[in-house]
Amino acid sequence: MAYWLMKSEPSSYSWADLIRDGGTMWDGVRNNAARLHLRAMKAGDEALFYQSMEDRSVVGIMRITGTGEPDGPDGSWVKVPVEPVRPLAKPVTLAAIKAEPKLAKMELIRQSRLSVAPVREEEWKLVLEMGK
DNA sequence: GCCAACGTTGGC
DNA sequence: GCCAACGTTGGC
Repeated sequence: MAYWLMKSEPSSYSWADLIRDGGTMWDGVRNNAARLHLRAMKAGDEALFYQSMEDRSVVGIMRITGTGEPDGPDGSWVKVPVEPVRPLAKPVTLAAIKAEPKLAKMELIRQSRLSVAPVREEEWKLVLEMGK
């Protein structure tokens, strides 16, 4: 079981939208590194939901409910089905993540433009702890 | 095959 | 609104 972080601009699709829908197909990702990660996902993996731009916070936890499917006009991109697990009691801001030395190696920090990134188990646990 | 130009993302 | 980082495109 693997851990991930997936970004969305709340003005485009927010945590509230995900709760309202009860789950969604995470599609529209057009970046090769992100595609490789989407392809590596398996049902049961969990992902942090990060709201970029105006929020800049991790706000909840999602579960991957299936494997990647073809996306885009020629089917060469990848989409995965996700469902919400639970919100964090308090959002973990980007500023808080940057202020924590143990999280300095997170892909979120290292490559800020990557919209789908792996999360190490230690990082996962720490972010959840910070969100209590 | 290199690299400049351009477009997009996303933090500040 | 600005700009850095990164990806892509296209001329040569």
